Amino acid sequence: METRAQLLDHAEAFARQRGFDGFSFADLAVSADIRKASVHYHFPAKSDLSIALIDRYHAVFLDRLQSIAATEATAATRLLQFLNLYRAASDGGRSLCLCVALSVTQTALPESTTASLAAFHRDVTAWLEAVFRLAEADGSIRNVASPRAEAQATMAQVEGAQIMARAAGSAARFEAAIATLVGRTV
Amino acid sequence: METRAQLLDHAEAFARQRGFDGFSFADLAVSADIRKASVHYHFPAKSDLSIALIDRYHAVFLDRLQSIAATEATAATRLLQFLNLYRAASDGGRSLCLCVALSVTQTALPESTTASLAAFHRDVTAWLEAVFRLAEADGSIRNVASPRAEAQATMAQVEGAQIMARAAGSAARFEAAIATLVGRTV
DNA sequence: GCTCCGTTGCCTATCATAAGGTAGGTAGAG
DNA sequence: CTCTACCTACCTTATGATAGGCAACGGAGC
Repeated sequence: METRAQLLDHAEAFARQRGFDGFSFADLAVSADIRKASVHYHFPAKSDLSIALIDRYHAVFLDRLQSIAATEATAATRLLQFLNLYRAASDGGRSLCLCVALSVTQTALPESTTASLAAFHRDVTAWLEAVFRLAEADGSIRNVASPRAEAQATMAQVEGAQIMARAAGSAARFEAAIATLVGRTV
Repeated sequence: METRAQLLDHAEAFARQRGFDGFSFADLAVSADIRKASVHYHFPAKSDLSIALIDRYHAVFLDRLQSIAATEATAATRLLQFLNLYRAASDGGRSLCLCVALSVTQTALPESTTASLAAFHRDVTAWLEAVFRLAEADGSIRNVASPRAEAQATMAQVEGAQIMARAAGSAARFEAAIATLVGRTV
């Protein structure tokens, strides 16, 4: 019960830092101080791991988004909190959103994982679209033309910002890449 | 001479579709109809391959940017041509910019590769910054606040758009994610 | 023109290690 | 006495990499 969650934690960290092909069952075993066969007990195949990984990530992330919507009243503060989530995920260029990392490896993953990847983007983009719709009403974000288009653009921008921060190995690069978004909040 | 370029072609395609860990020397050998040891003749270690790959990509990409600047007179048309480059690289979600793909794997690559990755982003962003500075003069792109910030944001947006197109497996997603950019051109 | 010799580009064969995965067993808890 | 969560031991295949050989080409010297 607890070991499984721990394995997922380690696997997530590995995948986000090195990519899904960048770690092995042996790596996982070492980091959890367990034998390789025991890792296979929890996740028979690596594809099972990929599915569990993304499902948990998806659920946790959506929870956080809901909690932001429940706490923050304006579109601007919701957007800033959203950026905080991606800033934290970037970890100064050391890490990436799991979905960004898995997208690259995609072809090696089972069908259901790629479907989950698409679902994650769909759900997060939908949440963002609601934020931009709220912005049209409360005016806390400047120049909102189409909430739908803004949501897709924002999603792309924060994921790209993670890539850039990683390439440069610096948190500053992430900030620079999202500055235009921050600058639009009132 | 020719085989080497061919190997680079195949390796680039593999890396951009499956990630750098997603193909082996054996895969390369098969696709070039050559023996595995012969691939090692051209690229002793996989790290040599990664370096050759990114150096070539960097050079070719910069050439294309220069050619755009030489051909297109306005900031708007330069930006649209730039987007064309990334649209083509995305290939309907089947592929990614090499640098995006390598950024994920980064930790497993030699130091010099990560430096090249940063250099690529620096050069492309600098080119974009010049485009947005031109836009301030010719007015062909709306609402340009800071050329520097716009360049970094645009870079992130197109790279993120590739990730989204890939996750969704659709070219439409790429278009949706860059629509806000296209919409700003006059 | 012909031999000599190095270089190029490929080959076969081989290796050590790492990878994903399986078989079968065992200690402890309920 | 069964189920959970782990173990040891093992297997197969893939992977990155090396050693050593061989045919073809090309220039240098006679």
